[in-house]
Amino acid sequence: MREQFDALEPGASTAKTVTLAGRLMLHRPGGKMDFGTLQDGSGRIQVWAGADWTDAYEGFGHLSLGDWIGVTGEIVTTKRGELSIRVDRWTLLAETKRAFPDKWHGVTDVDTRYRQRYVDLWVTDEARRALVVRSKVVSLMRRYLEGRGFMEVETPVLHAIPGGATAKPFTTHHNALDTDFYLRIALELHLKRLVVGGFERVFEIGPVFRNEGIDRTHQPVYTMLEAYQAYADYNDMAELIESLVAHCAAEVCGTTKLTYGDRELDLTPPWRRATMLDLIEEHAGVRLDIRMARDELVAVATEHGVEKIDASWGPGKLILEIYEKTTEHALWGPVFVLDYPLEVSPLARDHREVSGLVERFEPIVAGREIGNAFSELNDATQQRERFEDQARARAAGDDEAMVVDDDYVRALEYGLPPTGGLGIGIDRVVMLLTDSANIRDVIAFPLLRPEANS
RNA sequence: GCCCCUCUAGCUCAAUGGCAGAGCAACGGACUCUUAAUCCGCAGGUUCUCGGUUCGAAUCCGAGGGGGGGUACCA
Repeated sequence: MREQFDALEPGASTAKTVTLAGRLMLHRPGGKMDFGTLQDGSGRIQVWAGADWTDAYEGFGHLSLGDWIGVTGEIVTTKRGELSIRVDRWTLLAETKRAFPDKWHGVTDVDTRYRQRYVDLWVTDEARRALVVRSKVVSLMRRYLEGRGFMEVETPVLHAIPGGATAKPFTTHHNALDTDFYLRIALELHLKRLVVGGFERVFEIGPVFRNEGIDRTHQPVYTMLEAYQAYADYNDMAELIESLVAHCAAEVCGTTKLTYGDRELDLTPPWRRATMLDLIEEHAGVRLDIRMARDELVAVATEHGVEKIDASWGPGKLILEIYEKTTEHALWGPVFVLDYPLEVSPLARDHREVSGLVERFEPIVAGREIGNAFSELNDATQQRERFEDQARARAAGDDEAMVVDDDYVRALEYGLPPTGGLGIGIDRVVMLLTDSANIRDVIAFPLLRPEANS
């Protein structure tokens, strides 16, 4: 309607009658004439009722902000040029029994905003927009991957063995089987089983669950995209990630040059590629090597403020800790941080040139990880050894270390082709594209402590 | 988990040891072109909870609860 009639002169009438429904957001009753602002999913329009031309005027002035109404009338403009429905008939579709928030200030109390999201979404434009963008991003990613020959699949949410990431899981219980299960912490291992099964390009978008802290970039339930491509490696995954994210930005924001917070963020490919060791040298001024003696790395770590160094940490873990302490948060990106230590990457394939490293990277954008990718380890024997190392770490008290997944090793024994895989945190990508500072803003119903005695 | 901040009417906010208030919303009324309409009137409170100090507590102190920010773990 706006497309067709926005250009009308003030005081025009069209002889066109329409029926619209929506929610009354503003109300300006007069003596013999009322104006209201009706809002629906597509926008706002003025409705205009007058005693002169309709006996349905009676009662219109008593509508409350928040009431759902339907109106029928001619499309006109007022003397001031506002496009309006000149109401002939109206119906109360649903009455609001609670007072709507302040029509000017809206609702700012964060507790109310997230607990009563249905109110926030009506009153706060940015809140609604963030969820619209989220929906578009998911849809764009699907179509983009399908365009590259990927097939969307669904894998189990309940896992007998939580795998595919180092994270603490949620536990649940199946009564009939009298067995504990874990909510998945990653999609990885089942997707690679599907590649073993002959699906050469698969992806999944869905929730993963991690029993860990909540802050402005972490929620216990968040949405992951994982994709696996046979006959590809981590270089292919880097290309896929940068083009996928840039595609979403271009479609949603109209450009790949964004502003995030008070800084510029240019997502135009190609993104910088740099190794973790080079970046540490850049930011901490120290050249590390995976073959350095443990003592030497402990000294560097201590010097750079890494606390609580565990006796079980090898050189790889120490390097990762130094990276996270000195470098990760200093990066703005986008940048692909390449070549992680093998010790902290039990599912990634050995680096083709440097022993002790793996072909893995994390894309860092706006100072935080938005994903993780690698050339997948497809050697069953090595995979079993890596799992066993993890099991030893777990026995030594690392409750995030992985558990041996015998069936996954068995799948690898049947042969996983060389495969590249990636994971992207959808929520974090949406945060970038909506300039949201808090992950809750891009989740319809973020996890909160349950309301007391309600 | 630890540190700091915060919680007053449906919403947004005042009152800093001395009678708990305003704007918007609601309710009643006036108004025939409004745009956060305007004007008049009316009503609205366990000041998060419990305890303490005080002649007197929204205000100070303690404990608890909700929320936020920072920090640790994590993506």
